Formats: sequence, structure tokens, C-alpha cells
Amino acid sequence: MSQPLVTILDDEPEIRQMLADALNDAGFRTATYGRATEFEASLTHTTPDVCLVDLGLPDKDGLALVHRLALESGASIIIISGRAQVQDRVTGLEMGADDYIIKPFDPAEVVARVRVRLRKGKTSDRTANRARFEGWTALFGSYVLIDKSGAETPFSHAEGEVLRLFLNSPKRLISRAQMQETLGGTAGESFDRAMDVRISRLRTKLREDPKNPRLIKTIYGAGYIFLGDVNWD
Amino acid sequence: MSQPLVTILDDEPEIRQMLADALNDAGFRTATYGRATEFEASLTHTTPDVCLVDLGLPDKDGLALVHRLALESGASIIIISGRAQVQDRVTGLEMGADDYIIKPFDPAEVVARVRVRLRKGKTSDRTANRARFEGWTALFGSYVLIDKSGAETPFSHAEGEVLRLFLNSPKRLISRAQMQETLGGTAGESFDRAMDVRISRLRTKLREDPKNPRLIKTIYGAGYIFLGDVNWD
DNA sequence: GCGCAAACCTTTCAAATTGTAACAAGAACC
DNA sequence: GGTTCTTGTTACAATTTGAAAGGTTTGCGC
Repeated sequence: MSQPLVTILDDEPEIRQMLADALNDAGFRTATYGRATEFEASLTHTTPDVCLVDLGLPDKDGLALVHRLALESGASIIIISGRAQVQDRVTGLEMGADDYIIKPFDPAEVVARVRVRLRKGKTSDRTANRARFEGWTALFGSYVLIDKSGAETPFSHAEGEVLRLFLNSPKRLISRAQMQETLGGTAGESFDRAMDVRISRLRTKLREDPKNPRLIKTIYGAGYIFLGDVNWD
Repeated sequence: MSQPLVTILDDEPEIRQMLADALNDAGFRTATYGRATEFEASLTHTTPDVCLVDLGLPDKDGLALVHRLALESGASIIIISGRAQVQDRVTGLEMGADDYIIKPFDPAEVVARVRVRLRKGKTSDRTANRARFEGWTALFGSYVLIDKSGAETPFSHAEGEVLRLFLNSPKRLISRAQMQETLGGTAGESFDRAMDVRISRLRTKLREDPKNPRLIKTIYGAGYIFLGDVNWD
């Protein structure tokens, strides 16, 4: 789970191969698809970080796919297309793509542009130390949670790590593997329980109703999701 | 702070003008600079959202400027350059640029690419993950179904996979084989039953009449069809 | 219609996953 | 040294899920 996943959707096998090779050499995991339906099917059980999409697909309108992808998935989308008109590029970007590369392309440039998209995702991790969410204010500098009425609740370093992780990617599924990675879990299988405990303690401090958590939701078999709007400053 | 600020750094006045006009027409505030030193001085009292930087500057190495900008400012950086070699582009992107546009360019494309960078900046933008159908609203971000009256019904990850598959291809036959593939079925023959159970549970949550399902229809010997109009947003 | 086999639905049950209370080891502080 | 706080571990409860099993429906031949 450590390496980012890049998916490649193109109907020409040689291009798929070329891209996959270049990206693998650069250290990414890749998954290739020749048809839109095949690719769409994969989305229910995998979450790519970057999607390379060829617009000239035989079985589906590429632009519609890009549009839906942009809305539904958190992945960055890079269109790869033979259509070089400015208008094509503009509409492609307007449909939600993050970049638009014209065929023929140099694999090195594709790799570079994929890297940019991943870099952006990472850098968005806040290093600020105050966040407001749903009536709460978290001060990471002084390890204190403040509720609507101004009452303070201290939290520990371990709890803060979890909270920061949640506040950095709200409303998105965070898998247990991801957590272990960022929280320096020793990958020891018994650390699983420790994570549960951290989250349990955090939930208590956020006064979550155990039966019906509103902020930290468990997705059985998948991970956790932090609901609620977050503002950092 | 209402309109985003785009800065333009280029030594050719006509290009500055052309970009500024196009961006102003698109509703952005702009500030233009002809020299790197001038531009750098401006950074002490303004915080641009997107910076367009020409690499071919007379008074300073453009790449070094890009690098510093990427590290120190939160702005998105788009390089505009006459140097069209792949290597130039790759190094430009590696230095921290978010995009690289080659001269000569079409102003419309520049505007589109600026828009993409700004869109990315909004964090809560890509969390929609919502579909409406026949009076229901499915929030995949929070694993909740909402009916006409606003009542919420949570659904599990497994149920969500099935529901998403249906909503992705409404009014089209979905074979069991397809499902198994999509839902990561181990192809074990007993997974068939598990599939049934998932659908059964989903039907219950959608309050389907067992005798007369309106949304998820079984096609004996072939698969399932999801009826109903779907809108993602 | 009737019978029958295959396909499908749904209840029940057990295994896997997750929640939390209680305890213990260790760090920090006095 | 003693106290308090933090944090992981253990143990057990609660929940979710897929598997098993039996019931129901469908298609088809007579």
C-alpha cells in the first residue's frame, strides 16, 4: 500500500505497455485497462491515486468518464489524447481533468506530470496547528480541544496524530494500512488493537455517541472516515 | 480576496498584455511583471494564487525562481516557455511547477489550466460523491442513504459496492459474472450466495417490495438491472 | 394444469473485524 | 521515591459479513 497506484486506460496495448513500463521504473504501482467498462468495474474495489485516460476509447465516451471520475473519485486525472485542438484541451480540463497530454508523448514527461500530481496531494498535508471543525477547535500546539462553549479538553500526542490525519483528509476513506503507515505503526499485527484504542479515546474526547458516531465513522473491513467540514488556519 | 490573483512574469510586453486580458476576461485579478526582481519584491506584500512564469528571463535564472517559489509560497506555478524539449519540461516540473505550457500558446488554454489549479485548491470540492435517484440520495462519502423525508439509513461498505455498481450503469443488464469481477469476488462458487445476500440487504434498505421490486430487478438466468434515473453530483 | 430442476431469496449461524474496559509498563514531573 | 499521565496490551463484548441451509420462484416439459 506504500507505493502510489497509477491506472492506465488506453485501447492500444503498446501504449499501455510503454506507460506501464515507464511508471513502474519510476517506482509506481500500475494497473492497465483496455476498455472503459473494465476500468470502471475496478473502481469499486481499488482507489487509484492518478488515472491516465485516453479519450479515444471504442466503447465509451471518454469525456463523460472523466467527468464522472472527477466527481466521484479523489484521484487526479490526466487525459492523454490524440486530439490536439485547443478546444479539445479546454473542454477536457473543464470536465475535471488535472492535465492534458497530447499524443505522441514522451514517457519521461508523463512520469514527470504524474509525479507533480502526487506531490500536490502530499504537500496539502497541513503543518498548521489550529483547525476548526463542527464547533470544535483543535490546537495542536498546546494539545487542547475547545468545544463550542469554550471548555477545554487536553489530548495526548498519540491522539493528536490520529486527529491530524483525519483533519487532513476529511470525508475520505482512510484505510487501516494508511493509518499504520502515517502513525509509525511497527506493522506488528497487534498494533491494530492499539489503533482501535487510540480512536476509541479520541472519540470519547469528541463526545461521540458510541452507537451513532457523527464525526469518526467506521467502515467495517475498509477503514475510517472523518465527516465534518474542516478549516485550518 | 474575492477574486483569485494571478501574476504574470514575462519579459515580452505583448505576451503580458495578452495573458492579462484573457485572465481578466475570465474574471481573475492579475498583476504583471517584466523582471524577476520586480516580481520577487511584490511577494512581500501580495500573495498570488497562481503564478505564470516565463523561463526566458533576462535578469535571473527562471528555474531557480520557480524552485524557491514552490518551496516558500503556497501558490500554484505554471511555467510558460519557448523551450520545448522534453528535458526542459521534466526539469521544470521537477523544480516544483504544477504545469508547463509551451510557446506559442492559446490564451484560452492558459485560462483553462489556471482554472484547474484554482479548482484544486478548494479542498472540499472533490468530496461530492453523491448520487440521487428516485427520491433517494446516496452519500458514498458518509455511507448513508437518505429518503424523500430526509430519514437516514446507513449502508455498509459491501452494500455500497453493489449500489455504486448499479448507479454507475443504470438501466443496463449487469451479469453475475460482471458483479463477481467488480466486487472482487474470489470466483469461489459459494460467492454467488454472498452476492445474493448483499443484494437482498440492499433491497431491504431501499424498501423494495419483495414481490415487486421497482429499482433492482432480477433477470432470471442473466443478472440484474437497476431501473430508475440517476444523477451524480 | 402438474412436476421438476435450476436459479434465486432470506433466515440463521459462525467467523472475522472492531470497540472498549481494565491492566501494566514506561515516561515525566514533583 | 512516589505520583500522575500516557500508551500499548490483553481480554472480552458487540457488530458485520459471508457461508450454510432451507424456502420460494421461475422456466420448461409434459
